[in-house]
This record gives sequence, C-alpha cells and structure tokens, in this order.
Amino acid sequence: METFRNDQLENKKITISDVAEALNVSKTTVSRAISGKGRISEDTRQRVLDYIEANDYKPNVIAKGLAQKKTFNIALVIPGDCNLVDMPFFQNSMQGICEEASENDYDVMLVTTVDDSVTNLERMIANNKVDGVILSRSMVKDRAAEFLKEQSIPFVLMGTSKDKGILQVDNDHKAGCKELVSRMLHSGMTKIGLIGGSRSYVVNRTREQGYRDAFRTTQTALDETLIFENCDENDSVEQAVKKLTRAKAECIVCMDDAICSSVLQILAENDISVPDQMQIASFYDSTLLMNNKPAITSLLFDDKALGALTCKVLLQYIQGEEVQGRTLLGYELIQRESTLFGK
Amino acid sequence: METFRNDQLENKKITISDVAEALNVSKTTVSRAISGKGRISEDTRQRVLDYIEANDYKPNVIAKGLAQKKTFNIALVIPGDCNLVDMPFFQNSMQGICEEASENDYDVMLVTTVDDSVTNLERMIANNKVDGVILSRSMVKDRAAEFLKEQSIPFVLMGTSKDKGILQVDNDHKAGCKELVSRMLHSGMTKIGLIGGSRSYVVNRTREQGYRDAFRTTQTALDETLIFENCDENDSVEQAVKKLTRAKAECIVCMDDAICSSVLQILAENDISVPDQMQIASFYDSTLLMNNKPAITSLLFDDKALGALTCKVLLQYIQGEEVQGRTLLGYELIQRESTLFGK
DNA sequence: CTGAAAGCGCTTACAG
DNA sequence: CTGAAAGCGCTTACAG
Repeated sequence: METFRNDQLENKKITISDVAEALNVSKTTVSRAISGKGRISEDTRQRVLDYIEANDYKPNVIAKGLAQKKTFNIALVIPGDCNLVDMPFFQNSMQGICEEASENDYDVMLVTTVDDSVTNLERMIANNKVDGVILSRSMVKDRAAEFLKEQSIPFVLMGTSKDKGILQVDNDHKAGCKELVSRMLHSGMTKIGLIGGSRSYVVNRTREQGYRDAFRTTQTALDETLIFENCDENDSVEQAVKKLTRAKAECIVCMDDAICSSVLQILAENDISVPDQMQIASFYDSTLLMNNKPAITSLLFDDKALGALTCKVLLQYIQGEEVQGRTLLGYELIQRESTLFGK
Repeated sequence: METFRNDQLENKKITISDVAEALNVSKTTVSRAISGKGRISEDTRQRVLDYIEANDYKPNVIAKGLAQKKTFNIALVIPGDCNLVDMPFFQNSMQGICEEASENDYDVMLVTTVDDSVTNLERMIANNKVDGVILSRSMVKDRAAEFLKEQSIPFVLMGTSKDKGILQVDNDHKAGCKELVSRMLHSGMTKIGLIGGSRSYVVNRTREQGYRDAFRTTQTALDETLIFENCDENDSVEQAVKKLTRAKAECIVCMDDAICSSVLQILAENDISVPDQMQIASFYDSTLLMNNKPAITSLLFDDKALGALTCKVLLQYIQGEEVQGRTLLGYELIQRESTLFGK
C-alpha cells in the first residue's frame, strides 16, 4: 500500500521587500504603485508594474488584509439538508455568486447549516474570516439573520424577509405568480387550486400572496377551500389533489416542482389526463420536470443572475457604498402544453 | 426607495495584547497557554485560559496564519455546470467536507470551474488563500490536477485517477458494479446490457470496468454489442434501448440515474413493462428515481462520508502526516422491484 | 517557566 | 514625489 507524506518544502514566493530591493525603492513606493493610492510618478509606477509583471509577483492578500482589517472573503450560508428540487437553485446562484466575487477579487467561503443551527456561522465570524455574509434560504424565523444583526456583520439575504432592516435581493415571485394566475383568470377559469409547501419558508408565503393578488386585482371571488399549504408529504399532496378534483378545479397551480412532480404522479395513477381533464402549472421551473410530457407551464427565474446581483450588493455595501434596501429581479412566464389558456 | 449604507464602525475585538496586559504577562505567555506549545506553568496557563473564557477572547486566525504561513482554509473545486443528477453528490459530499473541516478549525472556499478552465483556481492559489485543495470530479484529462501538481500544492482528488501520484479517495464503484452484475449472472441471466455516459469522466470507465470484471470472474462470455457508452443525449439512449430490446437483453444496467430515467421513459413509451419484460438497475442511486414505480435496484454510496474522509486525508497530508495514496469506501447494493434476481 | 524582540507581508499616517 | 517607521495580531527562536 503506497503512502504519501507532504515534504512541506516552502515554495518561496517573492514578496514586496524583494521587489523594493530589486528596484532600489521603498516598500511604500511599491505598495503605492500597486494600489494606485497616494502620489507617485508615472515613471516609477510603470517601472514597478513592469517588474511585477515580469517576475510574476502577487501581493499576499492575507497580509494585505491584516493591515487593512479586511479578509476579501464573504461567506455563503446554505442549508446542508435541502432536497433535490432546491438543488438547482443553490447550484446556479452559487455559480453567480462565485463569478461576481471573483471579478471583485473576493472569495467565497462555504458554510452549511443543519437544522437551523448557526454554530458553523458563529465560528466563521468569530474567526474573523469574512467581511460579509450571504444568507440563502429564508425561514420566517431566521436565526442566522438574527445572529448577524446583533453582531452587526454586513449581510444580505438572497430571498425575502418582512424585516425592512435586512438587505434583500430576490426573484420577484409575487409578481410572477400574480401574472400567471391572472392570465388564467382572464382566460375564463375560476376554479384554480393551489398546492404549496411549508409556510416556514418565506418564499412559499410570497408565492401565495401573488396568487391572492391575482384574484383581488381581477375582482374574482377566491374560494379558500382550493388552497392547500404545508403539503410537505406525499400524502398531504394526495389529499389535496383528491379534494381539488372532487371540487372540479380546472387547474392546479403547484408552488414548486417537487409538489408538481407528486401531483403529476397522482393524476397519472388516477388516469386524469393533463391538460384535458386538469391543467397544471408550476411556480418554479427547476429542470426537474424538463422532460415531462406534457411540458409544464411555469415561471422561470434566472438564479445565476440572482446570485451575482446579491453578491454585488453585498460587496458594495461592505465597501461603504449606498445600496438599495430591496431589489427584485424579473421572471419569465413559460407557457407550455400543460395549460390551455392564451392559446 | 429605502437605501442602506454601512457605517463601517469597527466593532473592536479584544486582542492578545489586551489579554497579556490585563493579566500582567507577556504575549508570548498568552500564546503558549493557548497553543499548548512551549513550557508554561499549569498555574498561569489556567489563569490565561480562564480569562480568555470569561472575556470571550478569540485569537485572530488570519494573524496566526500570517505568522505561521498557513491559512487554515482549503478550496473545494466543483463544476459550475453540473446537471441535476449530479447535484446530490456535490451537495452531500460538500456537507461532509464542511463538517470535517469545521471540526479541524478549517474553512472551505468554493471554487467553481466552467468548461475545464482553471483560472478561478489559479487566482485562489496565487492569492495564497488556501493550504490545500479538494478536486471533485475527475476528467480523464484533468487540467486542475495538472496545474496543482506543477505548483506542488497539496491536493486530493475525490474520485479516481490512473495517475498514481495523485492522492485519491473514492467510492468503490468498481467493486459495487461488479457485485451487482455478478449477482445477475449468478441468477442465470446472460444478456445484460450496459448504457453509460461520457467516457471523459473517469467514473464511467471505472463502472464499466466493474461490469467487465463480473463477466471475467464468472467466466461468462461478454457480448460487446450489449455495451453502449457516451450516451449523453436522449437520442443515443433511445438507440441503445432499441438495440437492446431487439437483442432480447434481459436486463439493462444504467451507469447513472439520468440515463436510467431516460431508459424508463423510453420503455414506458414503448409499453415495455419493468421488470417483467425488461429488468432495470442503476449503478448510482441519486434519489432522482426515489419515487419511481417500480423502485429501481441500485448501488448506494455514502457521499457525505466520502466528502468527510477526503477532507480528513487532505488535512492530514497538509499537516505532514503520512496518508494512504488511495482509499476506497464501501457501497450498499439495494435490491428493489425493478429486478428479479435473488428473490 | 517567562519575556523582549524580531518577524510574517503588507499598509499608511507622517515627515521631508 | 518618496521613504522610514509604526502597526495589523499573531508566533517563535533566543536568552535568561
């Protein structure tokens, strides 16, 4: 059995002192040439820059951070226990965050939380390892947000919170859901069922709000018995579907693709065809149902852009710039075969 | 529109000098009490520790790192463009990595790669932000691995490589696949088809090897026309399924759940029932097919444990301990309704 | 057992 | 425009 041991040979990197010495200037001058701060002649500046380029000198960011009391790192907090349907969201937004951070010479540290525990986040903050934090899934009662607030650590929520004191960037779920349902109402449907997940997540409440807004705006009576929430289990979804078919709902709007997937399965088992006997739409297009036949009408959000923007706002805020308290991103309504309106 | 601006008030944290002053000892002594290195009387050690505890002093890890030329960070490199079926693997292993790192007072930095580009990784390495790297998906030709080798940065591959010079920790795909296929052969089947994804990924080659080994060990003739690889598109999977049904294969083994999902759909469309007319098994259980009826026989791996172990090996290596060149983790063979053998 | 001092690799008032 | 010096918050030979 072959084994390895790290030689720990320090591959010595060139430092600012080396550069200064080689050029016969002070470290101060080198530092200024690089940062662009302070007066320096264009001539020496160019000399320094050329030397750096030629000798591949990279300032040590850690040392720079120590001197400036910064880390040039941000933390991304993601749930360690999310289910399949949420993964694309985290994956894509993560990608956007990393790219945006990278462009600003920042790096992102990963913090996973389990069961609403914030110990990992606490450790990272206590260790001074980050300049700010991105929170990614917001619970109605969010311990991480509370913790960061009392520690007065800069952070932004990639999501929505009713707490106006929290910086937030989110997809405009409410407007999207409202438009989707409004279109259905305009097409003449009235019995539009809604099946949603846990109300512990802010996003589910937001989506529901959009649904309600559609009815209010179009002045259509809303039948509360067609709304089913907290349907986390397959069983509760099944109950909901049964009640909705019995109530002769024309369409079932699912709050996310996980629920939609269950609904489709249940309908198939009961030989209820989509869209003829029951129309279906989903509030979130997760690629989980990409290959479903018929294709499912749904709302499409650009999660990568959301991540990038969230990161941008955080970095601006960290740098002392003024930022908007809340930013909402657009959506796309994709009409597919599972619904009949607007055809 | 409400806006925010960061006050940038430095919430001053207590430093080692503060502690030293308060206790009337030197910084050296405080440092020693904390690190446990160097001689120090049990008495003063306890005094320091008590004070620290009482006043909630946390050493600044960044400063410690500067002095020791360490960062106490590792980087995790993940593909920015993975598809749904791979996400649970990354999510779960990530969780394992984060937990293990946390326990060793290390943090993990996220690096996403796009199209085999290593620029983000280069930046992170150049910036001295990490002590080591975990590579998570291995291509047959892996640029990230090459880069890290020539820079002699400690790294371990969470996966398999034929390069014996690379530290690796992986699930034992080969043994798992071998056992699965062997059991089928022992039950009397002979026509066992294989449909796999891109051979650019090492894991797909490894799985195929297990399949071949099963035939060799049981001394069964292997019909090469039953093997279909590089089936990345739905079309190629469809072709493969058609050929396999025509060839009267008794079972189709899918290299992963994405392929399995396509296969199931194609079989359904052609009214071929599972397992009566065609048995199905998958080499990787990704929860994607969790609710499929019939449930799919497959191999189960503990990705979180894989992540944790990979991280552990990296940290040991970084600390100069001797580590095994290659470590393989077990698997579980889950027999479900989609196959008939062993019942 | 304990401490003064130098050092990690930067930045930044301050002085010239 | 440029530099010497102090400082960021730690660690670690070295001396006592």
